Amino acid sequence: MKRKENAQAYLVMNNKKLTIDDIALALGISKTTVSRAISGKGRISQATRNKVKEFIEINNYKPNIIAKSLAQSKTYNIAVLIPSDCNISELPFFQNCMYGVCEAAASRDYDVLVIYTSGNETDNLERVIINNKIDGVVVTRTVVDDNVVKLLKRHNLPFVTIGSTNDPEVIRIDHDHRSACCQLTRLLIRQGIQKIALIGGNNTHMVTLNRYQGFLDAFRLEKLEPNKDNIYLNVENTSTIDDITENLLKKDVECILCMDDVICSKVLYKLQKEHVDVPDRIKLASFYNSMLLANQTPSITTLDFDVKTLGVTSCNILLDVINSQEVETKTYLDYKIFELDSTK
Amino acid sequence: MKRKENAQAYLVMNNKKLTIDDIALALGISKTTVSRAISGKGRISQATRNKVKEFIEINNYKPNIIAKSLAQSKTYNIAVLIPSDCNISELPFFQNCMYGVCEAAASRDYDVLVIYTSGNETDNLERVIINNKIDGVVVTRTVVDDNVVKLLKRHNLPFVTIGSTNDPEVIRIDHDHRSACCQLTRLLIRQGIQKIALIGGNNTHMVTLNRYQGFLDAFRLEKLEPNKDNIYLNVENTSTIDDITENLLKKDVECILCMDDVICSKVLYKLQKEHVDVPDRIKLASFYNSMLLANQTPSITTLDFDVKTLGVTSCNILLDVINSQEVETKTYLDYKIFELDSTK
DNA sequence: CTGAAAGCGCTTACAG
DNA sequence: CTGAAAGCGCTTACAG
Repeated sequence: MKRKENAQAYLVMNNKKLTIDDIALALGISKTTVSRAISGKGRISQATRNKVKEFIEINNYKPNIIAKSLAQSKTYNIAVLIPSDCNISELPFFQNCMYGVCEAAASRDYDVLVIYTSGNETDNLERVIINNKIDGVVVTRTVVDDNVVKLLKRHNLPFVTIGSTNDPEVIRIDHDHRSACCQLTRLLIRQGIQKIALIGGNNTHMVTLNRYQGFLDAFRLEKLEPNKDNIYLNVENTSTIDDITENLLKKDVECILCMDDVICSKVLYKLQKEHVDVPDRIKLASFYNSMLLANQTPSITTLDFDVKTLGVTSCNILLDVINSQEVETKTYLDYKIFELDSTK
Repeated sequence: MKRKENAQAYLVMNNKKLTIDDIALALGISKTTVSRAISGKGRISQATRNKVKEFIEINNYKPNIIAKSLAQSKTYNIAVLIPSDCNISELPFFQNCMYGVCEAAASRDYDVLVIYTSGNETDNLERVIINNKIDGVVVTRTVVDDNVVKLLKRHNLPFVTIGSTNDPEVIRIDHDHRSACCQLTRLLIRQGIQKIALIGGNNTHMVTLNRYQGFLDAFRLEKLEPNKDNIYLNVENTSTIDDITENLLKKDVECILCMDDVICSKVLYKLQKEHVDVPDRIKLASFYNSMLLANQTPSITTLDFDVKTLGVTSCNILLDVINSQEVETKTYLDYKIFELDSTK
């Protein structure tokens, strides 16, 4: 009873933010003890712990993270890296990743710094590292021979990558794009579709290469040869896609596989413009589902990855690394195949 | 010469991060002086300042921002708020804003925390405020009767909004959507187009209301009455847009004005599907240009706003506020009108 | 122009 | 189980 009154009194006479010293003073104990009660580290009696917890509750005490940071050499911040050279179509992926990362971070009382990097431009990241503002990094895209990965290793900072790397030490979280694309391709082949074309994006991105490998795997496993002339990588703009689509129509390809929804929606747009019926005249499928193709007629066969969960998982694994827990080097998340009208 | 040798020697014998104490010791001066040389605050001789600067340069000293934060009660972080309920089509806007904010922040040695909020869910923001992790906030969307704005005022934290608010005290940076939409509408009216339909999004967003007002202004200034039956707000999904488009065709509307590119591209998609010619049969224009409509045939008449610059400007103004400089309460940025094939 | 000292609000050996 | 004290790496009155 007495205690509660003190607490209230304290609150009234002081309008600044409460510190650990204030609590110690009000409760007649040392600040060491208060600190222990809060952190749970070291021996402390249940009674005093409760006393402190109660006071904190009543007075709505919040520790100053900055002071904690300085004392512990931790920041309780992580960074999420967004490629500054990503095009508008890739945005939803990174946005969803980031959303997942932020959610997971918040629930563990970490905050998230956004940093834009591109292959050669890593200054922003380096500045933040040198300024000691982060405890770890989520890399949302990996490229071949990744500068960012090198930088992070050099600075010895915990990090995880979304997407594969050639470096086996790197902790990575991903969907198994290779096996997913292999599966989808096999599914089509087994329907009797053999003249399949492939259109993909930037081939310095690991994910593009993985999807491509999966495509090849499928043919190998089905003991077939893909027609290399119908494989187009590094396709980034609309007019190129239009040309490719026209060519593929002339060549009487049976199905166009697109590495992502943006390519797919552009192909679809072109086909509709030319009044080419999908799936009767030509079939169409996408290796990545971003909701861009939702509500489309015909409904498009596609692989579905839960990108937000990818972000959540990556963040959780990173925080485990930061807090010196054992983690798996490689984590693959589940995916789904939506077999819909466009390949029927 | 001697000094440089010491500097080098120092570097060799110590592999931990340099502190201000190390510099003071190495240079035989007090750390107060070192601090002053770095910050430029207080009197200090040019000679000692140079000495310190040189040492810092050679040894690549970087101050510990966390310690600085604690001493100054500053964090050198700002937050950028992203609506967690924004749909895929609004992403490019927020992403570009954020990109601009990050760029401006980095160039002034601030970092950017991403925080997702929605109208009622402001917990994430509150947590960060209470944890003292930010010096200010960029609000990237304002809604009617904004909870976020209230929260920020209550906590007395510097902030700016991108987009208007009803609160005249709030510092805001924006394009003048009202006048922009008014101009574009008048342009059409003066071409003799009078039966104009309007399709817009969420009408709790200030930007939607502003654009709508601009549309009305145009008619008022041209001494005409808009047909209220052809005005659709709160339109968010594809099938609704399809229905509306069909209706408008039946009603022989001359032009459809869309509040943003996503709506516009859906309308266009529907029109193409129905083989309705633009601009011969019906004209089409958009109030916002996100590159989504780039490379479209016909080219679409639209308003063009430089969103990244909006982010840069907002961040700079916020940082000015944080550093107690005078700023304008209201900043309007320029925009462009692209009058293209879709309204010819 | 320069320095000794206190302070920012925590944590953490060390001693009891 | 608890506390006094030093420390994290800066800044900033205050005194000279």
